Formats: sequence, structure tokens, C-alpha cells
Amino acid sequence: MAPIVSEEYKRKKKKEILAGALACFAKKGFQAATIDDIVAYSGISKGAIYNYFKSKEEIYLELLNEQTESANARLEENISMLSSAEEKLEYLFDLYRDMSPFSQERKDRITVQLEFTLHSSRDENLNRILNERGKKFFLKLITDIMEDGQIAGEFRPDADPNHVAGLFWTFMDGAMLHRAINEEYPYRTIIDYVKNLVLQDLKKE
Amino acid sequence: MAPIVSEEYKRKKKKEILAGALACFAKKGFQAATIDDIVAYSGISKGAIYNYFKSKEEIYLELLNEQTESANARLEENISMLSSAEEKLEYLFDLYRDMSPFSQERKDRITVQLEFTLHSSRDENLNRILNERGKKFFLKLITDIMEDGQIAGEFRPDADPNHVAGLFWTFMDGAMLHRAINEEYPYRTIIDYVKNLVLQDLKKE
Amino acid sequence: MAPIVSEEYKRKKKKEILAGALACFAKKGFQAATIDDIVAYSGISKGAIYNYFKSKEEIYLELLNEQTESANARLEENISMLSSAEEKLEYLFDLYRDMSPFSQERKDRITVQLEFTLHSSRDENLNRILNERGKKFFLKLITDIMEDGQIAGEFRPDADPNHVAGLFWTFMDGAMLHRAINEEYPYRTIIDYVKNLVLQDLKKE
Amino acid sequence: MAPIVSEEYKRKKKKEILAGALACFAKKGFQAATIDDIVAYSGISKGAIYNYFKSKEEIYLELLNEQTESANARLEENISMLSSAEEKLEYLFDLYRDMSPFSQERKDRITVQLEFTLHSSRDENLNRILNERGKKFFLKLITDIMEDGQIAGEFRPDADPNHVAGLFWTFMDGAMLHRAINEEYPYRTIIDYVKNLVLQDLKKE
DNA sequence: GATGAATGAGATTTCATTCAT
DNA sequence: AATGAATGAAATCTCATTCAT
Repeated sequence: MAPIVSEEYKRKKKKEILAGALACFAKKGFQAATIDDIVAYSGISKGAIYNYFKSKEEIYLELLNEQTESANARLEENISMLSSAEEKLEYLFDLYRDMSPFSQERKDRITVQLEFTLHSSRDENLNRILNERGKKFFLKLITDIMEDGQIAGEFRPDADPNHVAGLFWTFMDGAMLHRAINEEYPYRTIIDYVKNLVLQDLKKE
Repeated sequence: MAPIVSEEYKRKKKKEILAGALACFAKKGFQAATIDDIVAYSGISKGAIYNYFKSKEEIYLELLNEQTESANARLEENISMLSSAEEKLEYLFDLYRDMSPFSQERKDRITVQLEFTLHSSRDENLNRILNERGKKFFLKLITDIMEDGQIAGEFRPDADPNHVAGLFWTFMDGAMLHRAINEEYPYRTIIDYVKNLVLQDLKKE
Repeated sequence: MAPIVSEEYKRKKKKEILAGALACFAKKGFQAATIDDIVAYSGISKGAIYNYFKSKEEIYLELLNEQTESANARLEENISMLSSAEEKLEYLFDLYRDMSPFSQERKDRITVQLEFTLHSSRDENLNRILNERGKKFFLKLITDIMEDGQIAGEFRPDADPNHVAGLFWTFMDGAMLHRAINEEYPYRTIIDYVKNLVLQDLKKE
Repeated sequence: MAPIVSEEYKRKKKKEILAGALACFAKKGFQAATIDDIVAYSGISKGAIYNYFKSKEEIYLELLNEQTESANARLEENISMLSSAEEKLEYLFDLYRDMSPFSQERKDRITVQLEFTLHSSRDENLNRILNERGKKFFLKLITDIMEDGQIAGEFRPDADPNHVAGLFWTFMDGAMLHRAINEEYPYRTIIDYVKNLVLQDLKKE
């Protein structure tokens, strides 16, 4: 007999639960948000939620996964059509710059994302996975651009790609943090400032 | 009933409780840490804790206060003896750079501090207080240096002190975040890199 | 809606469900076994199970029925071909004795059977039914033999058939209980011991 | 500082909880009785119960312990003052015989005790412990008497003490089971019947 | 008739806070 | 003031039963 509901349906349902959970985590924080909150928010019954996820922890892990993956996919796609390394780097700065003005939803997402990251730092295993993924996806995104730029002679050859990559994400995480907690933080201007500092440095001979 | 113990005694007791609480929050996170954990860590009884603090929330707020204040006092004191703006700015960069290698305790403190900040972003009132304090203490620390440096002709006059200050703290928070979650993050090198970028930019004519 | 499947089919399906349920009850106990366990064991879907049984309780009652009936049918059939009362009584002792060594499945059945009996003692109605059935089937089995034996002069006439019957089942239930919970219990030897005591007593003049 | 409450107080409280739990288990069965039942029955709050016991399972284990221990203590004490082996054995039979007529409370206790025993058979570890304890306390009680009786020439020397002991408990458990589930079971008469069979057998030359 | 996803009452357990000693 | 036992609201999770497909 055919399965009662399609895989498609199940995927959609999972998405709905995750969306509701994310909204709740955003509004209250991961620990403070309760399953009942998620029920109220998503309109999906408690039992149903537990049909799709073994525990609240699992929901959190799945969200963690989902966020990194979708962020990464978005970034890689957008970059692939540009040709010069400088354009690519500039594009990344501009991409993050142009997120502002932040919608409440984006602010919430960022807050949750940062909370997730900090929370994960207490679980050795999780921490390792996140760091590996960070290295593989986010750092690599920049180091690849750097290496291309150095081969093409766009960037000075003695710049360490890893340090530039580290600087980029250090700075972006800091900027998003400040923007999330402070309405008046001059997010766009500061990103442009850093972009100029970095690009000028890389193009020095 | 007239107080039987001295103010001094009370202050000491509060300190002990706060120290235990910080350790718990660091190890487990604010929400996950229980009053019983604090009892276990501080060696002070549950009832006594409630004699000194109205609630777990209040302990958390007091810790928040304590941290910013002590950090700020430390910074201002250390800076006051330096004379040139460049030295002061460099000193600040070096101060944060030389925090590394992080002790477990410092890592814990930073994690908690960041969690506090994020958590606070959900409470409008708290958020306002934190931002004002940030402006008054941390941003001002840098803008004062910037203005001195510009008056003294050390820094180019068209640099916006607010932006430099914003950049500094954005970057430091980002760096501490990354260092807290990633053992292999090249914290010192990246701070030096940024220090050079910023100082060279400010000293440009 | 007119029934679409044969009675035969239905009976078979019910049997399958009951077999799965018995296995689950045996492994986990009646309360602890879930409908999902029965689904897993029987391979029959949850919905289908509820097509055949109104509730988990009903499954349990049906199993109870089934067990007593089949046990009784087996006993009566086997006994009917023997002629002397002594042979019959001896046959019953031997029948139970030769159940050992117990297969895991038989041990499970016995455990469940005993649990059922105890559980039933809390439901007045159920308790009455079980006791009546016990009297009608199990006690009667022995009292009939006793009476035949007394009429035939095999057994001493002043033995009370009811007491002998009571002793027999008291003892058998105790022996099965001990055997079910204790691998090392000398089941066969003890049954033989009791058989001899009882038969010698009955054959005394 | 002195402890807030005495050890005596704590012990008393634990006893109260256990008494309430036993009553609930007796009334509804171990699995079916809820913590809320125990709260309602004992008048002790849910939180307090969890201050004394880690889990419902632990309450059950403690009860199990308590029952065997107290039963054993009672038996040994009562027997120690008798001198001949025959008297002792007879005393044990009479002790169990004279439990009847059973109070509702005793019936409940017995039902729970048997349920516990059956339930424990599913946990290998627990099962081992119970069997060892059974061997050490209950079987030994009888085998010791038997050996004394054989040395003193009261009992025939070729009777196997282990088998007599097994028979005794097999029979007593069976009798209590039947008595617990059947009001009309001729408990006293059957025990006397068995007592006579056994004693006569043992005294045969 | 069969399926298994959905439901939600109810179970166990936790924990911030209170309060008698 | 200090203690830690008591409280009970609230959290997480389970599972018998229903019902749309």
C-alpha cells in the first residue's frame, strides 16, 4: 500500500515545525522557548512535533544544520558568476552590508544563530563539527578567492589567505552582533570602512 | 531588625555568590544553571542566596553590571598613564591581543558575557541600559583617544572617531567570539593585522 | 458496509494481532507494552488493530480468554483417553513436569498469565469471571478425577476432592512462578516429590 | 550549623512516602499508580517525594528491599525461640496459615509483592539479586531447619533439604496467590493438608 | 479495510522560590 | 542570618486512540 503521505508532505511539515521553532527561539531564546510555545506558534500539535523530532535538542540541531547550509549555498551561488577576485571579495562585503536595514526577523535569526554557536561551544562534539564546517565552508570561501587573486596578481602575494579569511568573518560576526543588539550601530558605514581598509591593503604592492 | 553583620561582610558574601554563579553560568549557560548549581559552586546555602538576591535574574543582572564596570575601570586606569593617542590605541589592541592564550576561566567569562549581551537584546529596558553604558564607557574610551589624536595631529582629521570606535569594538567582540568557540583561531595574528591596518590608516595624511 | 473479507480472514488476522500482543506483553509487561510495540511485533498497522479490537484492554481480555480456553481444551483432551483416576492424576502432574525445560516463549507466557491474573484481581467483575472459570474448568478437572477415583475405590473416600484440587493448582501455580523467575529452581524434582506425596496419601487406606 | 532536620525525621518521611506508594501500588498496580496518586495518598508534595527518591523506579526498588527484609527479620525472630526442628517447621506452616483471614491491606501487599517479583524477572540484574536473596534468606531458613532435624534424628536423613525448602515456598507463594485472587479459596485447610503431608513424610523411617 | 499521521490528556521530572526551624 | 526541606507550577515527553486518505 502506498505511503499515507508523500515524502514531500513530510518535508514540508518538518519545515513548518522548524520555522515555528526558529521564531520561538528568536523571540525567547533557545532555552526559554518551550515546546508549548512551538505548538502555539506553529499550530502543530505536540505529538506531531515529536513524530518528526526525537527531542527539543534535535530540533535545535536540525536548525543549526539548516542555517549553515542555506547560508553557504546562498553565498557560493552568488559568488560563482563573478570573475575577478577583487569583485568577489567586494561582493561579499556588499552582500553583508546590504542586509541592513535589518528586518526584525533577520535580527532574530542572527541573535539565535549567535546563541546557537555559543551554546554549542559547551558540547565538545558539536563544537568540533561546527568548527570543521566553518573551516570547510566559510573560511574556504575567502581563502579560495584570496588564492585566485594572488595567482592573478590582483592581491599582494605575501598576504596570508587564512588571516584575511579570519579577519573577514571575525568582523562580520562582530558587526552582526552589534547590529542585532544596537539599533544605532552604523553598520553600513563600518562595513564599508573595513572593506576599504582590507582591499587597499591587499592591492598594495 | 537591625543589621547584625557589617556591610563589609555582606559585600564579601555577595562576591562569593557571584563568583559561584559566574562559574555555573559559564559551565552550563545562564538558563541551564540552577540555583542548586550555584549552591554547590559557591558553598552558600540556598536560603542565604535568597537573602542577598531577590531572584536568579537579579544575580544575572548584578554579574552583568560587575563585569562591565570592572572591565571599564581596568581599561581606563591602564590607559591614563600613556601620553600619545597612538600609544593608547596601540595599547588597547595589545591589551586584548595579550589576553591570549585564554585560560578556561577567561573563555568561560567571555562566553557568558556574550550570552548575556544577546539575552539582553530581548529586554528593551535592559537593552537600552547596556547600549547607553556601551556608548558612555566603551565607545567613549576610543572616541576620546581619537579626538586627542586628531587635535595633536597624530591622526588624520577626517577620520570619524565614532566609526573607528565602532570598528574597534566590533572587531574585538568578533575576535573574542571566535577565540571562545575555536581553539585554532589565530587570535593574536589577526588582532595585529587589524591594528596595523587601522593605525596606518589613521596616520595617513 | 457489507463485510468484504471472510470470517476466516478476520479470525486469522486477530490471531496474528494476539500473537504479537502476547510477545510484547511477555517482553515488557502489559502496562509497559505499547500499541506501537504490538504494531512492530505483529506487523499489522495501528489502524488495523483498532479495526479488530476496541482497545488495548480488549486485546488483553481476549488473550486471557484464549489462554484459559486453549489450556483447558488441551488438558481435557489429553485426559479423556486414560481410564484410571490415578493414571489421570499422574498424567496431569507429569504433563506439567514435562513442560520443563521451559522455552523462553513458555516462560514469557507464564509470566504474562500470572500478571494477568494478579491484574485482574483489581477488577471485581473480571475477578469473578476468572474465579468462576477456574472453578468450572480447572478445579472441576481434578474434582471429577477425584470422585471417579473414590467411586472406583482407588482413592481413600475421606479425601476432600476440593482440597486436593486446590492443592494441585496452588502448587502448580507456585511452581510455574518459581520456575519463571529462577533458572535454578528444581522444578521437575519438586513436582515429582509432590506427586508422590499426594498419590501416596490418596491411596492410603 | 546543625542539620535542619534530624536523620530520624528523614527516615520517618521516607517511610511515609513508601507507605503511601505501597498503598497506591496495591490499589492500582505498580505501573498504573502515578506519582500524583502517591501525592494524593500520602499528602506529601511531588517535589518532596523527589527529594527523597530519584525516580518512581527507585521507590519501587526500595519497597522491594524493605519487604523482603522485614519479612525475613520477622520470620527469623519468631523461629529462634523454638527448639525442635519439627516445631520450627510446624510453626512456619502455622504462621502462614494464621495470616488468614486476610485483611484487605494484607491482600494488597501480597498482590504487589507478587507483581514486583514478576516485574523484576524482566530485569536481569534485579532478578539475580532477588534470587540470591531468596536463596540466602528464605531457602536457607528451611534448609537450616531440615539439617538440624536430620542431625537430631527427627527427620529422615535421605530427604533433600533443598527440595523441601523449594516445596515449602512454592506452595506458600501459590497459596497466597490463590488467596489474594479468590475469596473462597480454602487457604487454611489446604495449608494444614500440606503441612501434614510434609511432616508425615519427613518423620517416616 | 488498511494505513500511519495527528491529537492532547496525562505521565514523570525539574527547579525557582518560600519558609519553618 | 543561615539552612535546606517543602512546594507546585511548568517543562519535556509518551502513547492510546482517532480519522483523513
